[in-house]
Amino acid sequence: MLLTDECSYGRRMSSPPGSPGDVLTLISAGSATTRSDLARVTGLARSTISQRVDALIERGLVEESDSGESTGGRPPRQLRLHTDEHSVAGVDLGATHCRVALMDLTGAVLAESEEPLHIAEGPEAVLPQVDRLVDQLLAEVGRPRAGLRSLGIGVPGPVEFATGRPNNPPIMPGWNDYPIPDYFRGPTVLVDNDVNVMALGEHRNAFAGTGHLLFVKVGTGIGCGIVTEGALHRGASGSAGDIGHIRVSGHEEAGCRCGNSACLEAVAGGAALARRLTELGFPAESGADVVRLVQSGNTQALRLVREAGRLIGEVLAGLVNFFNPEVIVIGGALSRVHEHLLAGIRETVYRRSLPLATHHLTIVPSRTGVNAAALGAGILAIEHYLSPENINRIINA
Amino acid sequence: MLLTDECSYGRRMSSPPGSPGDVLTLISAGSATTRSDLARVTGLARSTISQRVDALIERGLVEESDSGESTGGRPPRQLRLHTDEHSVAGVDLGATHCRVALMDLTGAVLAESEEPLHIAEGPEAVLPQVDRLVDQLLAEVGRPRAGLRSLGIGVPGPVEFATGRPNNPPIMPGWNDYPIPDYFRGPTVLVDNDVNVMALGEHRNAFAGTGHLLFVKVGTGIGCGIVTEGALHRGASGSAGDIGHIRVSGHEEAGCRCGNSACLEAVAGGAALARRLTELGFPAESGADVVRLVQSGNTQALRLVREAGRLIGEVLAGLVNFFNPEVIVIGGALSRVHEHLLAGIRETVYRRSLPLATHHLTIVPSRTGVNAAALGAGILAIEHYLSPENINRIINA
DNA sequence: CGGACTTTGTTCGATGATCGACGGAAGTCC
DNA sequence: GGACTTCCGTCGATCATCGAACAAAGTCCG
Repeated sequence: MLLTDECSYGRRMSSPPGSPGDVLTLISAGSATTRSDLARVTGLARSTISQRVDALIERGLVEESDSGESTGGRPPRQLRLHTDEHSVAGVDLGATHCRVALMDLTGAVLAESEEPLHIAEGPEAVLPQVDRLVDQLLAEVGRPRAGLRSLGIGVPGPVEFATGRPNNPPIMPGWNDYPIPDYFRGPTVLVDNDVNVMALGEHRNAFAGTGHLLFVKVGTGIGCGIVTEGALHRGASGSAGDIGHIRVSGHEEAGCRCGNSACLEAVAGGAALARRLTELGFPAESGADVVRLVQSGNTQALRLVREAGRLIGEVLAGLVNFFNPEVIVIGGALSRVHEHLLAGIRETVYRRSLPLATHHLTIVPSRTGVNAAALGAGILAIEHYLSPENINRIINA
Repeated sequence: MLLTDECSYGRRMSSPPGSPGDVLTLISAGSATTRSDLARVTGLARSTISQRVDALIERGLVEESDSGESTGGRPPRQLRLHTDEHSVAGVDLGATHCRVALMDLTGAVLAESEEPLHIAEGPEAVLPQVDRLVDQLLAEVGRPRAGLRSLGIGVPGPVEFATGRPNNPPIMPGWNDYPIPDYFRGPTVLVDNDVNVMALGEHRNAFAGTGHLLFVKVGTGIGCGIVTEGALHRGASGSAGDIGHIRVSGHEEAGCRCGNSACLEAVAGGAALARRLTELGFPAESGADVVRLVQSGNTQALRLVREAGRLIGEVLAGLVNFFNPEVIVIGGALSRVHEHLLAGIRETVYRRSLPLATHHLTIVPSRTGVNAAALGAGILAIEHYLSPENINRIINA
């Protein structure tokens, strides 16, 4: 038999979009903000919609706001997410910092804060700090801990998303296979790679209509988050997007911490640029120092950044041919000097990729800024909590 | 507002799998072959399932076969797709050939045939030949044209899948923007790139449980089909998978027909290998000649194929880091000498990719053979016709 | 060999979800 | 201020689904 059991891929179960969860999705997405809108969009009877909405209001998930504009008759009552009693938090765990954003279910940031820490001290030391930060933010805005529905965490290393366990993370000693969600009692905890959540945040925040997007983070290292059909692509073992160790031509001398040579990261990452600037007599330790040198007008730094852009562009040119994205977003510490970085990237991509693939391609700097990861982690949490399945579960409970 | 209208991505409408289309999907996939199975799997009442199945039988989509094994009680009546009255055809259009496979809805090949043609003569000349071949096959097995439900066509160039129009195909003069589906009256026509349908065929045929798969076709040129979450990834402009023009290091001298140099295809494609063998004094015109030389024990040809494998492996190593597939399948004309090609590919991929990405990666030769494209095109057609949405439409009509 | 038991599949009344018609509410337009 | 439009809740009718009961078709065992 050709069409075997597991082959039901690609043929999703059909569904007339009708359940309470679907209704809430439409409300939260803004696709339909009134009862009659919902009836039109879903095709359900107005009476049915009223009943669904009532259930959502009763559970405290939806609220009515003031009436909207009349179009010649009775003005419709606007519906929106009831945000007061639900909070989520997005956590951006870096090598030496932790940034937390407390958000409501619309994705609006209620409060945020950042604190230095050392992730290398291990989960037993770090996670209590995260927990405390979240509690501080909740206290700051006067919301109860019980209202925290979900927690999204971005960590600087590969993660098995389904279980929330880091998978041999190079810069997170002590975290391998540690079940991060188990530490937090109460809210559902989702853990993903930091670049993935940045990609998600950027997509939802600035490129929501885009089907296929790549988010490239150029910091100490170089990584990439992949959004396909609006969802994150994590790959077979959760390591997708690790473009920092793709080989670039003409740099065989550059050894990389991964054991190979000529890795993109080893020649165009922030650490590599800092090292080369130091060799040239301009002391620099990190990507931030490189940015500072560029901003102070150092021509060597500028040249190196532009050359790094070309090298990144060479790798991206191949990925554009392969993946055919609609948008590439450049983020990370070095994107602060994005004019120079982007110039090199664009130059190479448009020269080395196929015309068909670049025809509708745009390459832009990140619009989300320093809290992209925390925001993206929060969005991961929100979308989990507001997923139709989860809402239906809540309604039927 | 953060979560904008188009943001409903990634939150699919929820669905208790229950419609007649879903039931048929389960039957065709073999997930449930009896009424009680269906009740267990879907969670619906046995009476409801009986009603659904009756409707499907009445429409001629399902039939009962002889009873199955008893497990201590009344033996269940086996259900299966009613194949007699439905046919689909898969068409593999190449540069100089056309191969058609007539299939039933289970994917079983009823008849197939191949004929030389020149795609460069344009659609007005080629499509009548395709039509005639399909009719011949139908006559051969004694099935009426009216039973032909859907037609899948793989063409050697980029296609806008939604409309079935080729998009500036390099080797298909006269086909640009030609609406192929309009030519055929009656069956639904789906047109896709040939490598895409090969990837689909290989996935459904041999790797149905695999989530993320790459199919690499090494023939005159080099292309790649991408299967993600069981579905084809076509990219923003339908050109995804075009890896033949990714740059490889150390071959700046090799000019490519695309206008760039050092393209993978220009150094490792069948045409390039044939040219270099000719230069070495072993006349060869195509990939087939290269294969013949290798099989006859020519050491130069063998060396070149292995070296080509290394170059392909260099590109694939990057794509493995980026995409993190579970399986890479090597097909195309040159895969007939896959021992040598695979040796080079494996060697390079496992050396240049990250351990986490290669840990569960397998690289294998195609199991499907020469009619992979026709088979895959047929599967494309079948899955369209059997999609729950389409079946529900048929039932409700 | 025959009755107890098991599993399958159908029939049919009960149930519950959804619909559509109706009417009241709340605005605009002339 | 009345006609009109649109919005929204109510309520009986309708339709899909369910579950119990029953018939069918086998196994198991004394």
